[in-house]
Amino acid sequence: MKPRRNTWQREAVRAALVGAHGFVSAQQLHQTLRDSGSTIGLATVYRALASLTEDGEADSIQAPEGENLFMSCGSTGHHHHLICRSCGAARELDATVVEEWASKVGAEHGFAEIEHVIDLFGICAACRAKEA
Amino acid sequence: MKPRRNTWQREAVRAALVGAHGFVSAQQLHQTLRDSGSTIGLATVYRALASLTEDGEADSIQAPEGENLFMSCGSTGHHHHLICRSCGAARELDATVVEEWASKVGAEHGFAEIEHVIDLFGICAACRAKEA
DNA sequence: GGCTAGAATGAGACTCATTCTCATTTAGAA
DNA sequence: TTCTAAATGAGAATGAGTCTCATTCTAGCC
Repeated sequence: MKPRRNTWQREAVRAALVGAHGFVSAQQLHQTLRDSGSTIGLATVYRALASLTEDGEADSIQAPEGENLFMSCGSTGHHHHLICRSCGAARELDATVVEEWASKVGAEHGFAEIEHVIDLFGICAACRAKEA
Repeated sequence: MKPRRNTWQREAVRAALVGAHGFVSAQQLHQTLRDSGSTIGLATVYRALASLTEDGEADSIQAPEGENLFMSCGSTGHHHHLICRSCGAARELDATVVEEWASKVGAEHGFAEIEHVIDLFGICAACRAKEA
């Protein structure tokens, strides 16, 4: 882990990320912070998110639309998510089955350095209740 | 399937996609076409790829860098890929195991309209041989 | 507490994929 | 052939994300 200075900006991003409860985009996070009176710059939000992700304090995924989404994340190990398309809420998943499938399939086809992108998107119970 | 006119541009994109043997970006495809003397416009390449994808003649995935990649694809049903990070070559995968896992997990958490993004990336045997 | 090196920041310019606009062209039915 | 809506191409517009650089601020040192 690289040396990091503690700045209020970095702390603000961390706090906003925790407060978001689910996946949010860097842009959303920046807007939220500005709306609450912060003068933080967009580039700084990106920088803070990148370093938090690097340090394992945050997880990032690619939304189907191509945007990068971030979420504060306790469990440090590799894991996957089930994300609500509507509100961004996420559940961590135990994907042992799939991990095994991935490495087996990779090996079978003679591929090395297998990485996998596995994410589930849906509409959570709460959001469905809201819409009805 | 929407009505489509047959234009030489649409046909050119289809042909270039088939000729590519693997996943390619819209930009690459456009460049290839221009290089071979075509006057096709970039927007048209995007439009053609979008409609081919819609009609099930092509598959698209998001590269880890965020770019959209396309590949001509015979089998029409839903399926997944194992893609070579180096040359773009792809294998279609039978992902029954994972499909089942995805819907089971979704249901368990009370999520509806589950979609999943499952892609494997690696380095194929041919590319590893080349590098060595 | 003050000093200083260099890390972090903010504004805005920039990149790059993708989409949009709109005038022009063209496929295909009549 | 004629006609009309669909398709095209050029380039402007968009939007996420990165980069630059002058300025500010953290943290170790006195």
